[in-house]
Amino acid sequence: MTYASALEALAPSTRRAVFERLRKGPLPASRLAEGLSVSRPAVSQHLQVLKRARLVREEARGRQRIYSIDPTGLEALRAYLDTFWDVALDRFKQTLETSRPKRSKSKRSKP
Amino acid sequence: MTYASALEALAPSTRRAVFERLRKGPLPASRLAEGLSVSRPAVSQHLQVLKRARLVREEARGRQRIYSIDPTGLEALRAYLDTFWDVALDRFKQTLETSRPKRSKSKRSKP
DNA sequence: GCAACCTGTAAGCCTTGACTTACGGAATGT
DNA sequence: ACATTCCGTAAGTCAAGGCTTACAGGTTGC
Repeated sequence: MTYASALEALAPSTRRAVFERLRKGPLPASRLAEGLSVSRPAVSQHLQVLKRARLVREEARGRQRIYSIDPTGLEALRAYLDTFWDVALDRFKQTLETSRPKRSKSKRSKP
Repeated sequence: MTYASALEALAPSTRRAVFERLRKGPLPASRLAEGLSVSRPAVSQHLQVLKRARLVREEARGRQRIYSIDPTGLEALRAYLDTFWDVALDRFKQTLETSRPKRSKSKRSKP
């Protein structure tokens, strides 16, 4: 059920901006707030939500806490999307067959 | 930028319930509203949001409209998640070799 | 111990959006 | 034509949550 909190966490644009900023690598909270148009406490609150959703991890480093991307939440999201993916492809293929008869035999492999 | 609307569309739980109901296959709007605890117009509004996010498609079938999963939004979400995936694994691997504090600034290039 | 720094938390405001009821509109059946 | 069915849209209500300012907790250095 981690995918639910992960989806809710990535929905707001500014919180997503905080998360996307971690693509460049781990950063302390103050540095994360620099480029954004919101206050530093707002970024802290967003980081708590992201942490609860297992999307970021915090590491105490002296008097500053460094945040980095946590693969756990991403993996939960990917697994959730996969549950729709094969169904969507199946229905899509079925739609193609109804419009015009065509043959295709592509099978999707799971990692 | 379709991933943004897709994430915002899948954040609310009841709208996600509507979307998950389509895993069983295409359904008209009235059937989608049956199992849920919200009114039928609410489901209609959710379907419009999902349609705008390219997560569902509607097909007029007489006086009823049948909804099915659209792979377009799912593909946009998967591509968005992939942009974090390699970074997360990179940092995770770096954390594992925490035997000595390395301060290497790695630059990633994008095609 | 004291001060400066980096940060999370509290309380409150205020906008966003999810939901309901009521209505309009197109397709099918008699 | 008329009624019925199936559905989207409008208007309005109300709670959820994003944001700010102010405050509290630790850590480093003098």
